[in-house]
Amino acid sequence: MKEVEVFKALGDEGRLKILSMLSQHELCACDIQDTLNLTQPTISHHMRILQKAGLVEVEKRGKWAFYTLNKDAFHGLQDYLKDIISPTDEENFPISKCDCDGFRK
Amino acid sequence: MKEVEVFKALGDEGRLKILSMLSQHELCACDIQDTLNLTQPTISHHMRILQKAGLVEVEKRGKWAFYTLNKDAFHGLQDYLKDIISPTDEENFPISKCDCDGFRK
DNA sequence: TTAATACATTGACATTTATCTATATGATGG
DNA sequence: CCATCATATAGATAAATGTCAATGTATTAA
Repeated sequence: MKEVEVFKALGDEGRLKILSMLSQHELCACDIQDTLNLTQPTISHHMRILQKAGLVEVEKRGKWAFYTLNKDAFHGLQDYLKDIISPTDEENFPISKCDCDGFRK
Repeated sequence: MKEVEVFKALGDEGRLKILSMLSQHELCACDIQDTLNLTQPTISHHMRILQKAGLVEVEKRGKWAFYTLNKDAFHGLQDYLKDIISPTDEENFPISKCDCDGFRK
């Protein structure tokens, strides 16, 4: 999982709304289009970005494309966030070019 | 917390690296500049975006600006992600304009 | 086979964003 | 005060992004 791609995919109001809708149950593209006020190509574009980020999966049945959340991707994201806020060791404390060290907490 | 702003702030490789550095301990801007290969104004720009998103906080001491993670913001994000992958009820099941209902799982 | 439906792709366009150089601000030390 | 250092701001520019209209593709229905 390329985290920065995932966060970019999450950085759009429409896509967040799509994910929130998918939170409930799978949906086809036309369901999404009805709710968001966007054209069909725009929805298609957003779904593609969400897929490439790994956040949703698609399954074609008949002429429809049904989208579902990929919950594993969300769990991966949660782990990533957890790592950021869980400090590890202090080994690689940076050496400053500037002489601010005495002012650190 | 405006989630879409937070995700936009996270959607940049450099800013993710900054957050990972801040994961260890507070840093002044020059520490960050030494590690990332970006000019000082660019670092300043990124720090501003991270602040506006609520992900980092700044404290000026002397002529330095010391940045720290705002862990609450990360916890809020984790909750947001958790809500997406924790389905609630099925009350608002969408009525499709298209007749794909029989094909849903 | 033909028409209609669902979705994808293409190409254009306006907006946003990341980056830089140049300059300003503000604190510190002589 | 004046020079220096750390950071912020302004302005310019190239690249990325969100959107739409037009068109293509594949599946279903008549």
